[in-house]
Amino acid sequence: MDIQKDTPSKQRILETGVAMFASKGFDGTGMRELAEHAGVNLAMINYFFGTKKGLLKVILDTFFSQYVEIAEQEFQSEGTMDEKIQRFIRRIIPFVSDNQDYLIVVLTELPHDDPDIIEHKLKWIKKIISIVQNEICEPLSEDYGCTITPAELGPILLGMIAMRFLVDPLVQKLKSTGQQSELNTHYPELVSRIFLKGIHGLKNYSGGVGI
Amino acid sequence: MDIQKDTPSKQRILETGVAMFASKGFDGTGMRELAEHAGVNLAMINYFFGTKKGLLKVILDTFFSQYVEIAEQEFQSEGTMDEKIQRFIRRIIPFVSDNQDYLIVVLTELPHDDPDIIEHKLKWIKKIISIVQNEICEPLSEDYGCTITPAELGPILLGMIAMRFLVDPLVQKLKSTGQQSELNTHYPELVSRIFLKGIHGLKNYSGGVGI
DNA sequence: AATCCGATTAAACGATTGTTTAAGATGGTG
DNA sequence: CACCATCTTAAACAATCGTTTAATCGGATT
Repeated sequence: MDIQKDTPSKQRILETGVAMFASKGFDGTGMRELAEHAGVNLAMINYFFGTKKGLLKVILDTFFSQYVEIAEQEFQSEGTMDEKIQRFIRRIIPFVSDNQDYLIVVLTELPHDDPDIIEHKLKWIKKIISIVQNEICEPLSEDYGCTITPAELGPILLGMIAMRFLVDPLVQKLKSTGQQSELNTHYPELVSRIFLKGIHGLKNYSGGVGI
Repeated sequence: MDIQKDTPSKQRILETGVAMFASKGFDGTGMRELAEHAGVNLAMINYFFGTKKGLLKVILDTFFSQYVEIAEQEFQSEGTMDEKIQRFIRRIIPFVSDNQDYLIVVLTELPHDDPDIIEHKLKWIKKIISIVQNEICEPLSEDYGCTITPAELGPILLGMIAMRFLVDPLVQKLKSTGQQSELNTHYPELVSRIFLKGIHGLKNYSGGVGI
């Protein structure tokens, strides 16, 4: 049984907001338009979220908190660095895939410089960079003696994981059928193998399991 | 000597538009605000570009055409696949770095579904996917027998190259000094080594040359 | 039955949106 | 000088923006 914490209207506003912000952009989505699609009165958005930006903050926090929790769980688990990275990628890609609209909103709003929202974003970025530093950069430095900053390696890993879903709305329009090629097991393996061993580590790779 | 093809006003509108769209978003930037920053009259934007969307189309085409040209040049050159990939990354990262605002506008507008602009974006996406298919996926298939679609591998490579610059405006706010760590030679080597050989191929990596 | 509180509504607020219009400045060409 | 195309301007257009207000609804509590 699900815990029905929020009002149905509030949930519908949130869900519809994520969907519309992803496809039309935050500033490109009008509140009347959003209210109509969500089936609620215009004033309800301000009633529940105070401000249009308030709704955006909730969206950002919702996505980032889950993202960071998955990262912390998998990197604080047992095993070698490779195993941790592989487990993280195996969990984060299905999560990102299930929350594609959240990801699109987060990534498209990332570079914008609204002072109110920058603080929110910085809080999470710091945490993610810290994890990359401790769990990947430092082990890499000890083993291989190469110094890479987490501000370099973090976006590389994030880009491998996430860019597909940012491009996906366009790629979908290229394919006649709206299929998605069984992303659940195949794609995470591809990403983790390339990140760990490069495309030359793909020998005998067929989308199967194992590394 | 530079060829002064466009009116100074038109160029200022374009440059200011890219800068403001990157930091405030396309829909978040008002035309009066843009005209004021560019030091031109409001009506000049419509005079030169017809429409606000017309200005965006020029920005997208300007970036994509240069991006595709670099890709075609480097992948149609002599050498092994590894050498081509390395040369491409070595050229595309400085280009993206020099045109960071263009990249941010392109990436943040990618997922949005404005019908007028989708056609423009699809035209370029097709071409890029085609290059990845012919130059990376097919050689990889012949050598290693692994079948990877360019719609998978393309975004992975693009993400490794570009995500850094999408996150950069936030990362800059973390660093007290506005430095950028000599991106010219060091970062392209990092990206190409990870893409080809993974992070385990970084042994003895110190930001130097060679692979 | 009376009270109370969160949810919902219609209406209006002032401000700003992108675009168009018509007039005027500008500089080279006949 | 007159002409023309290009560039520039101020003003106005209707439409939409995000937000606020005050009134009302519905159900649970006292």
